Amino acid sequence: MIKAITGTKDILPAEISKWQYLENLLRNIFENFNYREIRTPVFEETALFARSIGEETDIVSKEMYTFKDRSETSITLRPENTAGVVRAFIEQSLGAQQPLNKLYYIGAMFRQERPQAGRLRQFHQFGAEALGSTSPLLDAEMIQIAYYILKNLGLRNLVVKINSLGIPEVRENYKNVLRDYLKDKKDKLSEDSRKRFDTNILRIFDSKIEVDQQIMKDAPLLIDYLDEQSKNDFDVVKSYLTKVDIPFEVDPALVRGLDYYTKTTFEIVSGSVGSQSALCGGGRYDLLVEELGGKPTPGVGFAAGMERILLACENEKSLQLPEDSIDVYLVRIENGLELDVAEIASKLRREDLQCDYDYLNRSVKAQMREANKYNAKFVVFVGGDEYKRGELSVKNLSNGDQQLIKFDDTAALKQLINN
RNA sequence: GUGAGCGUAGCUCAGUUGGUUAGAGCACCAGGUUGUGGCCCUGGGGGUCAUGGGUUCAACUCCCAUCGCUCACCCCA
Repeated sequence: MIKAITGTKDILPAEISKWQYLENLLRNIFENFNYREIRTPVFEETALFARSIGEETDIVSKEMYTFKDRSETSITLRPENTAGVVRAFIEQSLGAQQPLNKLYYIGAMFRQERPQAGRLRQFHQFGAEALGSTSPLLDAEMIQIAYYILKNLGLRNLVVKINSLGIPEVRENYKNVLRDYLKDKKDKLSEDSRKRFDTNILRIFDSKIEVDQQIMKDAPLLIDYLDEQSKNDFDVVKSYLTKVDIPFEVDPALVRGLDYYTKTTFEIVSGSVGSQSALCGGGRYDLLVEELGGKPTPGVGFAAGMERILLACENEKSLQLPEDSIDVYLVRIENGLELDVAEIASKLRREDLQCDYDYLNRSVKAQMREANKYNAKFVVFVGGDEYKRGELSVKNLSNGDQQLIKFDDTAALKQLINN
């Protein structure tokens, strides 16, 4: 038997309604904030990701689905969507048409990691990018949008974490400070962290290993070395969040794993989903557009993992989805009327009624059971004496009431059903 | 890439210290008198016990390998 690739999942009809619910909800909120949807290709030239996300990051160095196509071009399935959106922004000159572009997206992303709870190889993210302004109001707006979406899904167990990484000069300067601090303690660090000392020293803060945490506890913090502008912007972000009643924690150890971030970074974590607790993450990337060859354009954005969010909803039982149902199920009560049933069904469907009937030649009892299974509001019986008289029996399945209507009177039927 | 746990019907799981035709609930199908559902009752279909090897008179049960799944580490959404 051929099975789905490891780390991929079928989303079956039985669970599709929560996906659709989530998608409708987030579209609605994005539109309230005046974001427009953008759809970019699921694969791009490999160099795009290498240059934007960073050659040394885990994503690029070991998690990408990369292959050569028939013309020997190196292709990569997108591991995230900021790079693609920025590429499209530059290529399509979106910045020339208006100074600020507020964009959102929904789609599948791909990373080749070992699957676990809340982690798949093909997974889905929605997210937003605002390109063209350095205003910290947009940084805060990103957090607000993400937070609203999660709150509107009924999630409770949330923590918003924010930090600022400052401008690159500040960060470089701070790295030296950190290097000085760690110089004589380096030997005591874990092996991984010793490696990070050279590759990405900021990430030693992320370490969950006891000895590392002990050492980092007293380390100097980037946040104390911020330049004036970054500091002011960060203050604005905090004030805004306070004004709109979004609780947050400043987490100086929040160093995101993608190279392009500057200034504000944030993450929203849930206590309801197991070990992979980040439901969403994002931040500002004022240099990325330029690095990818566009005119210098500041940007800020976030991405959220849909599987993780739905997992949190599941665990908190926070979604109350309406039961699936259809308006009408047609029951054929004598043989030979198959085409008549089909004809009535197509009339009702044209009248915008959800309608179905039996295709398996089943007994009346079985058809009734089917109607019940589909949670049909009404059953229309086709056949018998009343049919010969040009009438149909219509039964309300919730209360059992039954009445006759004229065969051609779909308006009356519709009225009956909609009441 | 590393580690741990688990693979018996479509699903959730029973299956005695290895012992003869492998079970239950749910789901599915049919019926419970002429043309009417949900609840209930009766019956039915469906399993190479993940795969391959080994031990044994005998393996779903013990051993090994492979594959798959799950969770965790790393990192991230």
